[in-house]
Amino acid sequence: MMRLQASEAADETRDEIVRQATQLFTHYGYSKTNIGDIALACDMSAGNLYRYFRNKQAIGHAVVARFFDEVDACIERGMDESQCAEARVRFVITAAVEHTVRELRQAPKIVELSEMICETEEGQAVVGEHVQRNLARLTGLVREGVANREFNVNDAEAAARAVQMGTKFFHIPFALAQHGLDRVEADLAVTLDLLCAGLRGRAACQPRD
Amino acid sequence: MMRLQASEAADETRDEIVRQATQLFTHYGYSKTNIGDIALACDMSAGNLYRYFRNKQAIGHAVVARFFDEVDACIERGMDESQCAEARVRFVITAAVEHTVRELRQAPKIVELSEMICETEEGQAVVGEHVQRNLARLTGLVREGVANREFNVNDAEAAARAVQMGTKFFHIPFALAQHGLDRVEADLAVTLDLLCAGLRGRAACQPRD
DNA sequence: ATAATGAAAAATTTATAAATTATTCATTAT
DNA sequence: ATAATGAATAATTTATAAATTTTTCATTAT
Repeated sequence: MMRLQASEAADETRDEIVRQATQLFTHYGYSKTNIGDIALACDMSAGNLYRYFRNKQAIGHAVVARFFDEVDACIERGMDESQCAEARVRFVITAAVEHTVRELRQAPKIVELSEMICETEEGQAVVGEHVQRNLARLTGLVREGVANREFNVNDAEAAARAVQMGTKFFHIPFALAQHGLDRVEADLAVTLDLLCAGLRGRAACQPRD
Repeated sequence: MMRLQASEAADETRDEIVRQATQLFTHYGYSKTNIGDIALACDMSAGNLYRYFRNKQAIGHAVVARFFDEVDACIERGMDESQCAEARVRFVITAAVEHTVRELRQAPKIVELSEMICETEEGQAVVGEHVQRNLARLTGLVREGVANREFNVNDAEAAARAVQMGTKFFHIPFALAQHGLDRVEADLAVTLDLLCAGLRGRAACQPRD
């Protein structure tokens, strides 16, 4: 198998492929979109796609990675450094979930893509990286909150992980769709209320016996 | 279609069917177990099963309902009324999750059953009832905690819902299996640490602007 | 060199027939 | 009456062939 292209121009082409694939996946679904369709939309032959992606799944992974990058960018953009740590923790989670919910509303077919992702090793790696980045961000925020006495937790990293686990349900497209998209925002709000109360509280994340 | 049997003896037969079906489903999986197998295990004809259950799915629903009943019984049995509300909240969640994890370890095939459940209206009703019962129990515990000044939340029902949503991830068999059963217990513990800290904290579940 | 093609091979999906399984029901037994 | 059967029918699954799609690669173009 030939090694993938790595030049400037190749990166541009790769981007275009991901853009076109995103359109087709959201419109027709992952399985109903074939390599030929993507190639056609990109004005190239099917074979040429393999100079940029190892296979069809890899395109799916790139589409999802791009979605995660958008969520991250949206969070970076919207993050208001002047706000208290709690507001920013809430924003980080809420923005990501709302982004996903919006996506699910206007393109329910992406559930299929997210299921493919779960089934592949590399797909899980893509998700894993995003989760990791998110945890790092949360940990930073919790540390800040602890530093300025807004939060009161012993182990900032554990508390951040707790926030992440306590909202993990809201990051699973399949679960959201089943729960009912309309209930998501309210349920996330009460959950964040309690988690944030925990971050502020005195005895949170004390070592257990 | 004939109406289902409703006598004493019929209930006994129904129980036996559910018991045998549970064995077969956990051993061979829901799809690989056929009505004939269940009937054979019960020493009756396939046709006769339909006097006790509307169809195969209904047997699956009953198996899951029974599992939930076991979890509930286990919780009732293990619940120590002398303990503080927090310990009991933790126990309610932890016992249920551990029950599920144990089940998943010794019978990974039940994931298939839980997926069938999600796909059927009646299956979701079975889950919904269990979730409802659980919420009621949590709400009662939170109220008790509030009453004896152990917890400090405005809206006990909202706080209970937050505990439920914040641990919902840990109740989804598919999600648990993917997350890795070995990580579940530790991750649930930190999550409960933070949620319980929230229950104890001063400003939890205040009305938002 | 890098980019792209199009035809060939491999893998997957769809269509269809055959076989199995789920479900109903007329009949028999208790 | 209630319980159960087993044969008949309906629905589903499996097996197989045909068609499509994915992937590779030798070749051409820039």
